[in-house]
Amino acid sequence: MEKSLKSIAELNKKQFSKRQAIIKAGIEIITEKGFHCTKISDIARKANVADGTVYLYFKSKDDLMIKSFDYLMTAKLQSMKEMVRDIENPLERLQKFFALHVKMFSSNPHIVRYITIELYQCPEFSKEKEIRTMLHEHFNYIKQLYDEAIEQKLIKPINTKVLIHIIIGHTEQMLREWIHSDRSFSLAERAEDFAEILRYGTRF
Amino acid sequence: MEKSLKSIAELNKKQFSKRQAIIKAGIEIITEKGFHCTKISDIARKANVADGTVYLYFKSKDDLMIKSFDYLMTAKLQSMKEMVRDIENPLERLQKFFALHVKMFSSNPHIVRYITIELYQCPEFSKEKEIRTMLHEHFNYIKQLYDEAIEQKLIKPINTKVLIHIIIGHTEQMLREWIHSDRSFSLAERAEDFAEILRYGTRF
Amino acid sequence: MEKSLKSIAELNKKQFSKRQAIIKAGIEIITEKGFHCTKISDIARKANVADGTVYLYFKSKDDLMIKSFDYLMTAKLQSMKEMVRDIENPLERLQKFFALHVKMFSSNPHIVRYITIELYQCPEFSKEKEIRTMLHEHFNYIKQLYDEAIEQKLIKPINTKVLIHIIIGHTEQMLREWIHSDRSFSLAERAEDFAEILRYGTRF
Amino acid sequence: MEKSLKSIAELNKKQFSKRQAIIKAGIEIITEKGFHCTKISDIARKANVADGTVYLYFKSKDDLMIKSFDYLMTAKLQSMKEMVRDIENPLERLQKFFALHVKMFSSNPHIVRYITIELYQCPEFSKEKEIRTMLHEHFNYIKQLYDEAIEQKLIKPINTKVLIHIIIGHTEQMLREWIHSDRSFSLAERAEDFAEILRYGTRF
DNA sequence: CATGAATGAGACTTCATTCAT
DNA sequence: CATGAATGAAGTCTCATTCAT
Repeated sequence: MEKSLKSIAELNKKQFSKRQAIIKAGIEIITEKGFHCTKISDIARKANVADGTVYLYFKSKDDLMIKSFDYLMTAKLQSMKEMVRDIENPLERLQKFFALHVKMFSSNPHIVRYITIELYQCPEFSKEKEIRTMLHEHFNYIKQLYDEAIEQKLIKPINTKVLIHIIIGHTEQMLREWIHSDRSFSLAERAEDFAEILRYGTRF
Repeated sequence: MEKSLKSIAELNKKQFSKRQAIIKAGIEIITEKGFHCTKISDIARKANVADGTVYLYFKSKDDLMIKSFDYLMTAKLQSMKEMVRDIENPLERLQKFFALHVKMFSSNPHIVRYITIELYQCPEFSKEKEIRTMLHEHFNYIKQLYDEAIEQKLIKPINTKVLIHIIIGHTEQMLREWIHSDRSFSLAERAEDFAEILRYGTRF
Repeated sequence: MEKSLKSIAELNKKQFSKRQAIIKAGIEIITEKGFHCTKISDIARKANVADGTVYLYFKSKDDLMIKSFDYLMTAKLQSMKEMVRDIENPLERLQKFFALHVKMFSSNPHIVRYITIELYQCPEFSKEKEIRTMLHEHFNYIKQLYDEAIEQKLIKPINTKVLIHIIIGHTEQMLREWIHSDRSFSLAERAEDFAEILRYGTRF
Repeated sequence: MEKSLKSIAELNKKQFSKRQAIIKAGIEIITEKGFHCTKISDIARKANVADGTVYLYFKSKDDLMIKSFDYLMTAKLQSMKEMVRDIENPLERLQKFFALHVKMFSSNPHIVRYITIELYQCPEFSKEKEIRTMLHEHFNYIKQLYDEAIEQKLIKPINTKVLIHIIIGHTEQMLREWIHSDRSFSLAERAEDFAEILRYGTRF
């Protein structure tokens, strides 16, 4: 009995780790070579599984893409939200949230390319309501923080969509150069310069 | 003699229009379906030519992509630079230059997807020095304007790399959303909001 | 354990036989229709595999050609050399070697066309040093036997290159006619007539 | 009237020279690159005509191949036969005939590759009775000379088929090596060595 | 006759997906 | 569950041939 339970646990763990290995391998290679230039066999090899195994966990390449995104984002976004939940002042909350983003993107540079480019290469993605919604909600959360700050007159009344685009966009560009230049500069420093411009640009 | 001249003219016109038809069809379909999901036969059909004809005008699918981009951009960028050449004040020049960008992007929405996504799907692109250079030079031109403005103490001494990343990044994000949302908002308005943040963020 | 071993054996056998089936089909059709007129799908159909399967075993059509040649020749040439190794008298060794050639060519009439024509149709062939070397070495071996015989004054001092060309050339012509005439005559008989002419033509 | 005649003459000359230019260009390029790697447009360019023009003079690429062969051979073979017609002794006639062959091949190295390889790449060739017949007749002529020599007891009674195969075969091999080695040896010398072996091999 | 732009059939090759083991 | 050999649909590109000028 005990043995059987243990086996199941191990099995689950194995399954879990195999699924996860595939997702991680997928993210890494797709980010590097692009969705269409990434072959299932590349992913399988990197994940140390057989090609066919990929199809035990995912319906298709598209499905893997979408599930990978989910894996990348959902937990992280959620935890970030929770980490700033108790900060009262919306501007401070924003600043913290913002710092968490920089940290997350820095330690997961893949995400940016995933969100901004690769996801759109996956034919199934556009039909996949869930993910579009998830992204939308996340951006909306930042927007809400800004809206709140505006309401409390902590910053000027500004189109918060613009703010979102500035933040995401700058982050992407910065990371892209960072990667291409082999991490030749300090992300934190740049982020600080950026934050200052934004602070001045949005205060009364 | 007259006939001969006419023939040549007609011939050129025909050739020109066929090449152009292929480029236009290519841009349209690639913009809609993405580089990898666009088949040469799709383009050929839309351009009303045989598949093989595409290869009379372009070495490969990649080549068509790159040439299309050139067709979209080169002349436009050049003419924009010339239009602001005579504005003395670098900040004003910058402002005008930005406005021109917004106008251009608004009337050539295809360009956006090309720059921000599709170009990066084309395997040959990364090897194609010319285009990368063209884009790089263009961004550098903006950087120079800022450097000049800093020198003339019109704005704060700011890491202009950060500025470039903000501008490029925001533009890309804005345009991407614009495309994805089926042009549901005014680029000019957004650009104005953006410019204001930047103005405040960089002034003394 | 036993089962596992058996499985591996079966797997190898299957793989082996599939690869071999493709090579055999390739040789047969290429020999019949020529390298350029032979389509991969022809070969695949004859080998009872899908078109794509060919590419699991060979990098390209060129590669199949070169590997086929290797399959046809390497082992055979080696074993023939070994079979005559212990014959002291070079003329006798030559005679035996010679007889082995006739036998080999007779039972593998494809080889001749491969060596003399098809190989030169394969664009990759000229780059493939190994094979050119192998052929060269083989011809050189015959040449050496003759040189030895000449040195021992068993035959007249004759340009051994000429001898090689006579042997190879006659064999090819004979086999060509043999094939075209549906094997209407005895190879052994012809070979004997040929050997006699050669014997008389080269003795003191 | 005179003018008209002249025009027609010129026209004919032009036509003639154009057809001939195409044939010559074809032979040159096919010999160099092989039948299948030679494109009609290559030939047209070298012949200074438009692609379409080739089809005014030849039904197809195959047809050009066959007609080229005809152009290369017919006249030459005929004239060679005539040059030995008056030699009474069949063995001497044979010797002279051989010498003429060597001379012809030496001054028309393209012919060799044409006869031995390229012709067999042309799908239409095998159906083309004429040419096969021509070659066959030519070889038969040699066979007749030998038969005559045997009848006159100038040489041993030997299977003349074997002789033909030796001659054709050796010639082909020799020429093939000659071509592949960039004509690095003297054909006449080799031919002399060959003739001696044959002489000794066939005499009483 | 001459042109050469246009055609389109068909080749090679790739790779997501399946399925027998 | 896992494997990976096999599949075959589909895409890019070539080039002999045609035909309007």
